[in-house]
Amino acid sequence: MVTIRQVATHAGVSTATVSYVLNGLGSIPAETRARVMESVVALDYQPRHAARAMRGRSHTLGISMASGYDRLADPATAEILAGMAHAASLQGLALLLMPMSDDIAKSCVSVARSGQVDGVIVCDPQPEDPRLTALHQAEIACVSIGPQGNTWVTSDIRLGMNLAVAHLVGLGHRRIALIAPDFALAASDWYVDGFLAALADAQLELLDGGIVAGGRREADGEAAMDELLALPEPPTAVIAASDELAYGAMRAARDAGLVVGRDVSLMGFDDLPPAAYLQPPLTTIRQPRFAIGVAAVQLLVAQIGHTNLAESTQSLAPTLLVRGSTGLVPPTVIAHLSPDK
Amino acid sequence: MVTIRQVATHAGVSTATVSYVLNGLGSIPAETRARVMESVVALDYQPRHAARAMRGRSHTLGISMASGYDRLADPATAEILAGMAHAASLQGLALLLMPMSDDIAKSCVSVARSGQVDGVIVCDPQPEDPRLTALHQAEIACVSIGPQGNTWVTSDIRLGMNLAVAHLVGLGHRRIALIAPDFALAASDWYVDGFLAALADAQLELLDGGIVAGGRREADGEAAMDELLALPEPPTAVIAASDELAYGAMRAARDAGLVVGRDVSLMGFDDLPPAAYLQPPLTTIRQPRFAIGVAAVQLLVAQIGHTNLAESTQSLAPTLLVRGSTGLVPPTVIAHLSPDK
DNA sequence: ATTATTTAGTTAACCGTTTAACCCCCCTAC
DNA sequence: GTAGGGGGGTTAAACGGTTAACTAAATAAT
Repeated sequence: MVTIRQVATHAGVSTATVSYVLNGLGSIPAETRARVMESVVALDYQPRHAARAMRGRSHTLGISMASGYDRLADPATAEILAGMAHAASLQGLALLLMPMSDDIAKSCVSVARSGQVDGVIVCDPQPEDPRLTALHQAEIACVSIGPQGNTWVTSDIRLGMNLAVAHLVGLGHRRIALIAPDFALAASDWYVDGFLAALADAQLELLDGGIVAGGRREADGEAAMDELLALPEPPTAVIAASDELAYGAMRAARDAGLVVGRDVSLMGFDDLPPAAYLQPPLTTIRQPRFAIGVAAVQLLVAQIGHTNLAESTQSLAPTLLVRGSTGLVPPTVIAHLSPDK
Repeated sequence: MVTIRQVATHAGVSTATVSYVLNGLGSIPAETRARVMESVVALDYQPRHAARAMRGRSHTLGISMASGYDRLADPATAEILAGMAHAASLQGLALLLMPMSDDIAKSCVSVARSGQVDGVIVCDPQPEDPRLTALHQAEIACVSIGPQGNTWVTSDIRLGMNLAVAHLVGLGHRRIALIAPDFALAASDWYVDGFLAALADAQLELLDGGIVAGGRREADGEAAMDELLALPEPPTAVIAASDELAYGAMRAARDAGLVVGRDVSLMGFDDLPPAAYLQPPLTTIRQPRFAIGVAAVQLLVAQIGHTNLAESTQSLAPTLLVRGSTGLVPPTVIAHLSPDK
C-alpha cells in the first residue's frame, strides 16, 4: 500500500504539496510539480478512494430499482442504463447499483445518507413512491426516470402519439383505435391524452369504443384486439401503447384471418428487440432510451452541484420507425366509409 | 451529520461500544445493546461509508465492460447483470459500474486499487485481455464472464451443443450442419468441439461442408445458410451458433422457398428476446444468463475472503427450448437416405 | 485466600487524505 | 529601513469510523 506520505518522502516534499499537485490546486512551480509526478509514477501511487471520499464527494451516482433487480434484465431498462453508464463514465463518475433489503425506500436512503453516492437515479418510480419522499426529506439529490417527483426525465409520450396518428392519417386511415397501457403506469394518462390530442389535430373524431383498456402483457393486447375487431365498425388502424401489447394484438388479428399491414394496420410503442422480427415487422415509436439515461445523469450532476433542489424536468422526443405492419387504408373500407360521411 | 460520537454520548457509552454493537462484535450485554440501539434510532444515525471503508473492505464489487457501455444495452448482458445485482443485493453488496477512460485496463485497475471495490467482474474478456493481466499483477480478486483468466464462469457450450444435436437426432435428422460463431469469441472452439463430440455420441459422421464459417451478425447467418443450401446434399437440420445467426439463416431458408420446421429444421443458440417471435418461433438453447451472473458474484466473494487466488471455474448448464423451427425429418429425405446407407 | 479467567467496557492510536492556517524569504514600494 | 505582498512551501487538525490494548470488577478455579 503506497500512501501519499511515501510519495511525499520520495519527492522530498510534504504530503500537502503532493495533494495539491494531484488536485491541481495551490501554486506549485512546474519543477516541483514534475518531481512529485515522477515519484507518483515511480511508486505507482494510487490515492485511496475512501480516504478521499471522507472529505469531499464520492463521485458516484446511485441507481435504485423498484422491487428487485429483475427489471434490469428488461432490454428497455438496460438501454437506459447504458446511457447512464456512458454519460457517467464521460464525467469520471461511477454508477452504483444500490443493494436493497425488503424495505426498498429505507435501504435506498441509507445508502445515500451513508455518503456512498452523491445522488440517486430512481428507476420505475411509482405514484407516491416512498423512495422519492424519503430522499427528498433527507435532502438527497435525485432524479426519476418517469414523470414523478421534482426532477425527472422521460420520453415525450404525447409527441410519440402524435407521430403515430400522423403516420396512420398519412396512410389514409380515419378510423384509428388505441389499446391503452396499464393504468398503474405513471405516464399512462399521457398515452390517452396524446392520442386524443393527435386525433383532434387531424380533425378526426374518436370512434365508439375506440379506446380499449389494455394492460401490460401480450395477452392483454390480444384480448383488446379481439374486442376492437368485434366492433360493429372496427378500426382500420390500431395503436398499441406498448410493443408487448402489439405482439398480442398482431396474433389476434392473424387469428381473425386478417393480414396485418394490409387488412388492418397496427403500431406498437417502444421498439423492443422483437419488434423488427415480427411477421410483418412492427411499425412502432422508438423511445429515446439511451438519451434518457444520458439526460438523467446530466440532470443529477447539475443538481448535486447546486444546493437548490429546484424542479427540473425533461421530455425527450421519440421517433417513428416505419416497418411492415402499417399500410394504406384498405380500399374496401374507404368505399364503405365514403358514403358514410 | 450525526456521528458515532454523538450516539455514544447520547447512550452514555464510548464510541467503541457503539461500534461493537453496530457490528455485532465484542461482548455487550443485551441491556447496553438495547440502550445503544435506542440512541441510534433516536438520532437517526447512519454510519459514513467512506470512514468505514478506510479500514475494512468497501463491500462493493466492480463491473468492467469491454470498450464502452454499449454492451450494457445488449439484452443478454443485461440479464447477466440482473443476476449479479440480485446475488450482490442478497449479500448486502453493491455493484459498481466502473467508469473508464481510453485505457480501459488502466482505469479498471486504478478503480480497484483505489479500494473503491473489493473485486472485479470482467465482462466480455478478450483473449489475453489486458484487464485480466493487470488485475492479476495487482493481486486484485476478479472473475471473468467467459473462459478467460484464472477464475471464470460461463455457459456449458458443449453441453448445449449436445442438447441441440440430441434433439435433432431424436426428430430423425442425420444430416446436421453447424453455422459456426465468430472465431474471435473466447468460447468459439467449444461450439465446434461440442458439435463434433455430439455427432460422435450419436454415431453420426460430419457431412462434407457441414461446418460453415459464421460470424456474429444476421447477414453472416444468411450467407452461411445460402452456402449450406447450395450443397449437393444439403443438411436436413442446421444449428446456428447464435440466435442472431439463426435470424439470418431463417430468412435465407424462407427466401429459398423452404418452410422452416418442415422442409428444414433450424436451431439457434442463446434465446434472445426475438427468438420466440420469429415465424416460426425459434427452437434454441437457452443460456443460463441470470445464473451466470449469480455464480460470478459468488465466485468473486469466495475469492475476496481467502487470499489464495486459486483457479476456480464454473460451467453452467444451458437448457433446450423446443419451439416451432424444428420438426421431424422430411420423409422424402429419409427415402433418399435409406438406400444410401 | 489467592490466583486465573471472564465480562464489560474504555482509551487512544490508527486509516489516508484534504485543507485552513501559518511560516519564511525574497522582492517591491514608500 | 520597514511595511506589505506574494510565491512556495509546511504543519497539523480535521474527517468518522475501527480495533488493539488496557482496565476494573465479578466470577471461577485451585
